Amino acid sequence: MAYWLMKTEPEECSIDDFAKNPSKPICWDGVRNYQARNFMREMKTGDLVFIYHSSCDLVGIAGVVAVCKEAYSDPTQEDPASNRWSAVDLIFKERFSRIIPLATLKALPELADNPLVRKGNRLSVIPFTEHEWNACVLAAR
DNA sequence: GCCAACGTTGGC
DNA sequence: GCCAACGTTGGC
Repeated sequence: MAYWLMKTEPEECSIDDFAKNPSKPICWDGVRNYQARNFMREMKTGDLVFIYHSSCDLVGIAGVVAVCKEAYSDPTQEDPASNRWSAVDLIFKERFSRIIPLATLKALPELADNPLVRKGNRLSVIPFTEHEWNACVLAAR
């Protein structure tokens, strides 16, 4: 099993959108970056994913979802038959009682090498090591 | 709203 | 293949 983080603007899709319908998968589409797309294509059913809220009042990790359908052709792309872009389906796992703020994440030594905390980083799908994952989960408690 | 950093596009 | 211009991301 692998670990990931995916960014979203909570106004568009937040951890609450998962939590209010915990058995209903959400199609994660619209990714238009090749590196992010390639990571999505590596995702396996059961992989765990941090939901990260960006461009909002409280930026940080809001909770956990799981991959429940592996990569398929993004239905929102111009020509879905081209299979240029990919989507995955995600399902609710956990909503943290409080968001782990970006400042807290930046202060975690385990995350020092993670692209998430590097200035200017725009990658919206980021792989996490188990070590990095566990450090964040601890910070959420 | 500002602006730095980045990825993509397109002319050459 | 180079690189300037442009559009977008995302923290603040």
